[in-house]
Amino acid sequence: MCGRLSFVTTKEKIQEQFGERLELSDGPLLLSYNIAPTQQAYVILNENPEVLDRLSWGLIPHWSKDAKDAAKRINARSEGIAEKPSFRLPIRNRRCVVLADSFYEWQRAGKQKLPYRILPSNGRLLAMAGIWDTWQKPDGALHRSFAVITTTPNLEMAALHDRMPVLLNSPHEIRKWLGELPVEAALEMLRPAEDGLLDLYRVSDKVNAAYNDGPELHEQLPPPPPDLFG
DNA sequence: CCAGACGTTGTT
DNA sequence: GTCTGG
DNA sequence: CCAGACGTTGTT
DNA sequence: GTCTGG
Repeated sequence: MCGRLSFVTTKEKIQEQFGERLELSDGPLLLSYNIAPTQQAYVILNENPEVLDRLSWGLIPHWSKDAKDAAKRINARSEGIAEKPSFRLPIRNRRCVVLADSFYEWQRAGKQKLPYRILPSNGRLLAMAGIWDTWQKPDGALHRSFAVITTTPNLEMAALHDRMPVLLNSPHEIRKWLGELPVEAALEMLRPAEDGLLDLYRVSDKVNAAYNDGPELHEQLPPPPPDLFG
């Protein structure tokens, strides 16, 4: 669940939703209709919440001996997150918010996998709860990476999957998530979104290949025909 | 003591 | 089937 | 998440 | 870094 994102927006929209004071880098935003694990995405770190940062998707713990397992930690289940070796320190000290205009989900129908796009029905950006860590590469350079926290689905997501990303749905929730917080209070925030906040529709299976990246990935397809053979 | 894992999803 | 790369 | 590789030797 | 298994 939540293994592919899109980030198609404007600086104006970001600052309208996350605050005029949020610092954006000079130059154009790096937009993408298809952000896959191991690629970089825009995040706000608790360590420096005044800046919109970019980190690699797939958390590599600071003690990791190599970076090959990054794609194994693209998500962190909220259940047990405070005890898992890879996540117990990040959930306490290294929380972040992952920005996206939508994410993709593949619905399994028999042996088919049909991709859907999921986005807020109010037209705003998604703010997903995440954790991050740093890892020192063999050459000494620092690699910063993140994972998206997941939980059980709300009403509309349950039609597609049994998991969904944890969403932060107000400036208050975002400030709280990025602030100093006892771990118990952080865990209490890891609940499914309220029902009715998300729209979803089927999209082209061009999204399957991570090298495809264009507006056609956001075009709406009709719902699939009923599967007569179950 | 040292060696090896450390994750999620979905499917069987 | 399982791992790596995007 | 899905797509694509999954091997060695030797040569460019 | 920390826990589990041998």
